[in-house]
Amino acid sequence: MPEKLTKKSENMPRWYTDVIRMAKLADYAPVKGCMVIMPYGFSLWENLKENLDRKIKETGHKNAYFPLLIPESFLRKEAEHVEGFAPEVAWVTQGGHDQLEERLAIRPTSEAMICHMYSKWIRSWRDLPVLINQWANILRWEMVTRLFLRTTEFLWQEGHTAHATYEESEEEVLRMLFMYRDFAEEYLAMPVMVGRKSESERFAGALHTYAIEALMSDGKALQAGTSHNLGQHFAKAFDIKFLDKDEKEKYVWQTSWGVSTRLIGGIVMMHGDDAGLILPPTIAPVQVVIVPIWDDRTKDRVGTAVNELCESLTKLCRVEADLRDEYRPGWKFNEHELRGVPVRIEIGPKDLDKGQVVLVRRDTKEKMFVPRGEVEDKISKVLGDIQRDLYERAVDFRIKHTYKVKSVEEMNEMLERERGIFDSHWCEDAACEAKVKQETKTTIRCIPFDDEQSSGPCLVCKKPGVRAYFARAY
RNA sequence: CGGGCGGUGGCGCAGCUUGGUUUAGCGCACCGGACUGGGGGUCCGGAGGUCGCGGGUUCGAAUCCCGCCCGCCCGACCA
Repeated sequence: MPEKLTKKSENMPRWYTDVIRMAKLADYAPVKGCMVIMPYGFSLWENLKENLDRKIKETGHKNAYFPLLIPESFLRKEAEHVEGFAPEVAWVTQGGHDQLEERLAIRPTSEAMICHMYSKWIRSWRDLPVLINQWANILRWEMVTRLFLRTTEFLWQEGHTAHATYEESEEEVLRMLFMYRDFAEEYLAMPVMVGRKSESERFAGALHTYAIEALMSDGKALQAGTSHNLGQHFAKAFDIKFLDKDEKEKYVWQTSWGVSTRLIGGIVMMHGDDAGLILPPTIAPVQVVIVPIWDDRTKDRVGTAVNELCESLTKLCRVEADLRDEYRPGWKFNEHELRGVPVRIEIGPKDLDKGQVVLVRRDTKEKMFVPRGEVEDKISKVLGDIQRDLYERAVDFRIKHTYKVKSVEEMNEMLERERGIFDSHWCEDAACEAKVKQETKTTIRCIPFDDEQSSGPCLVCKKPGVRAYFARAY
């Protein structure tokens, strides 16, 4: 564990791993690329999950659980899908002492297994739509790994739906995409760009892929969630057919969509500062921490006041009193800042005399003196303010770091001094996309939905193209 | 998977170049005690290490050689 936190402004990659370990979100496991999500990190994940799960259910989906192991033959059914995932699949080849007749893949995603089951379950138009989500762990054999952002095993949620028509499936794909956007913005205070992925970034086996993309504070983009229209590729490969109202047998139209523990990495990078994490109040494991300032003479008075306030606030928020006697107040301040607790309340003898508490915002470090009688009202307001301000600061940052460019040369010029999103146009030819990538190391993060600036000359070949956001990415 | 760097008490490091007076040190953390307590306190005492793992060279290896594992940074592939 590093002793002192590296400054975020000086060395972001180092800061990132330091802060995660020092804040006890996660630790390295003995197997390459694997991590232990520690109680504080897991609590953050649980809060995130609880809110997202509710939104998934509100849109009509039900949770289920499919197995971890997938027979090789299933994975092979959809040609592009196999090829896309081949380099990242881990295999079980032996059970007990015996070699298996057929290798079993540890799921890199569950399309194959779920499609197999859907082919058994779906017979009639009356069985549709099928709207299922699962929370699961996933294994992908990655070359380069980073805590939360890319680990060999990770946790996620994957929705898998089947519909009678393309129109319905497309409606579902977009519904979930915008649900992700709302979730990221409202709960994680994470503004995102929304759009379609280019052909080269499309999910293996999908018709097309949409994504939410967030700009991190080092100017690199992070794909934060994806929503795929699988078309009928998997339905044909797995023989998922239904008898429609017109008495004709048809293949279903499918979607899948997911977000993962990567979101935690995004929250860390997006909001944190030199002092450590800054967690959005909605999902922070601890929203308010109360630190007593006491000595032997004042311990009783202060302790009583702290406990009384803590109990009262429990009804309003996730609050903790830090009564540890072995640490001094200054030490605690630093620790809670490192861990990103949104609000700190200090209570000492001087405050008791004045009938107040000291309240400090983590994001701005603003210190407020609040009469004891007004603390309850103030807390709710301040937590809301922090949530809103984090979001607004991130939006401002994104606006300041979005650059309109008309050519690769112009982009490279900007890249010499700035990182961010390059707002340009692209003719949708893969050759031009590859050229941009080669010369700038940026990729198309997404093609936003139609707007007034949606067409213009391609930044490479100058032929008419669609609007596209480019950035270097995680 | 290439290129670079690293792995020595829990953490961060020194020692390695030039193998042996080093009984493997230092800082922080940890344990006991005292004084303390509004931004990472002070003093006293204490415990803790098969030097990443496995081979090899040697009278002798933390130190030299080979292989492997893990991490970090930079590139090609990906949530």
